[in-house]
Amino acid sequence: MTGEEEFLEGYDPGAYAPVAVTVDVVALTIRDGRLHVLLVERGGHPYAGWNALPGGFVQQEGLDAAALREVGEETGLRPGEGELDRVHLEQLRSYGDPGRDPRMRVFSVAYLAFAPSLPDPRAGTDAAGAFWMPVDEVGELAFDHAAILADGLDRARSKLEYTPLATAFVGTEFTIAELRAVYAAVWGEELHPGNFHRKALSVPGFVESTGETAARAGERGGPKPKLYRAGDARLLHPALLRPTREEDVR
Amino acid sequence: MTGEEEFLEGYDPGAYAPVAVTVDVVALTIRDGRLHVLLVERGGHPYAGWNALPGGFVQQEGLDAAALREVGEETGLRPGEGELDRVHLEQLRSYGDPGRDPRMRVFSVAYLAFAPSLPDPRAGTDAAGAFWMPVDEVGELAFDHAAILADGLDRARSKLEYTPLATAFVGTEFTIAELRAVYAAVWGEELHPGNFHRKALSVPGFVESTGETAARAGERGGPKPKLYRAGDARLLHPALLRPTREEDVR
DNA sequence: TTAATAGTGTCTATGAGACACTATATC
DNA sequence: GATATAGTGTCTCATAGACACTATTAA
Repeated sequence: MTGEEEFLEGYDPGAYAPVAVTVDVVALTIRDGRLHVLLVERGGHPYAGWNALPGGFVQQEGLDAAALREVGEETGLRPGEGELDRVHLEQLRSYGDPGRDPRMRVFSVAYLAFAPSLPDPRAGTDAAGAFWMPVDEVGELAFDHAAILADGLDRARSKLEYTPLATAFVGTEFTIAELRAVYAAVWGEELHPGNFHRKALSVPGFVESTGETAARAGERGGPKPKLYRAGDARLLHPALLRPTREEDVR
Repeated sequence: MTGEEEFLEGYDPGAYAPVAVTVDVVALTIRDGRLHVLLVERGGHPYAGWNALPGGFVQQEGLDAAALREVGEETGLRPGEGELDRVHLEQLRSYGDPGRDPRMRVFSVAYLAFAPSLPDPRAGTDAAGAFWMPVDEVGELAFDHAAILADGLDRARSKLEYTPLATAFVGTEFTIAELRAVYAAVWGEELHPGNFHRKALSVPGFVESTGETAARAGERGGPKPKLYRAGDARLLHPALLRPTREEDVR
């Protein structure tokens, strides 16, 4: 008998233990060449004073909408203001172990967000409690959020391989070196500049030239780099694979 | 303010509209060289008489456990009997649009299951209402289950590329031709026998030889094929990519 | 002037895919 | 014997990665 069929035999809302559904967001961005995640400090028990992923109840809205609302609330961005519209959001996975929240049964639908570099969440707003932290400095998190973050990082690293989502971390116009810095920050390893350059330009639809050149070169010299914008590809073919470590495979 | 923090200010279960959480399973298998999905016929309203994915309420258990329980109930298999243990289960994604169930807010965590060829669900058991149907004959489904099935098929096709999960569709010992038939059924296209054979053997940890040879060749002749079992790889490197269609990329 | 970077050229090893071929089995 | 299959050999083309090199810019 399916759950839906059970409804037909007279569903009594009070007959079941109450459950809640929340969304939690692993929002990633790159600042100063390092991968950061958006966190909030919890005010109350349990886990008072701990850091946690931003999240909240799903209201009368879809899951995607709830996740976007959470990102907006915690970053201080508003829909339609441009920057929030550039945030890439996708569902990560759901977590529902009994006991993951000590108070009641809470199911969390986790989302993964890729954002271009954003200002600090504004003081004096709802977002005042949120902040960006380098992912390699994140210690313990409330609830099972450390596991959610780890899953989000895995997904992000993998997504850079076969989708053009690295472009979600940079501005609308960017240099190949900026794009390479995204890969380096997310993967945690340097990439060969020459080979990366050729590869990025050779994958159809990954980037397209703006015809423009940056006004200045880097701080330590070099030619002025050309500017590109994101292309129309949804998948990278051939993929931009990271060096495979044997231990990942077995 | 996060959902968890709101709890602290005095959570009143009756203050929120009741929500339910179910699991729905896209269980796939291969019969007679064709990809099949496990369906149930709904007995009651809404969608009475429609086909639906098997699923039900999450009880006092984790999400994975709930999904495994549903698969067991609808296939008639029991934990520990062997066949159910060979079923590969992974979370697909969650669905929570308001209105996806006309009666109340229902969040569904969908799972994807890969099963070796199984007997028809046993008559006279809970599983009597379930049946395997070729995926290309599935018409409309109840609720948003058609979209869930489509997402599951996408995931399955993609998973065959970079994981050894094709081995979850065959017996513990199998021939390379059987493995190739899995790819052909899931991807919906024939593969070059010679190239597939060499590729399957060359990917480290994909398959390992049993040293045995099948007792009989195929019905239409040929040498007796060697038998293999699944290897210890969790990822295929290099991946076994399907031919790319340009329209998938843009 | 120094030093770093953008961008390109080239070489090699690897893998995908097309095609061909032999040996072996069933009907 | 006719025919299909298992398994292997070989050739070509595309790609990843190593390395080298030139031109250009900031400090």
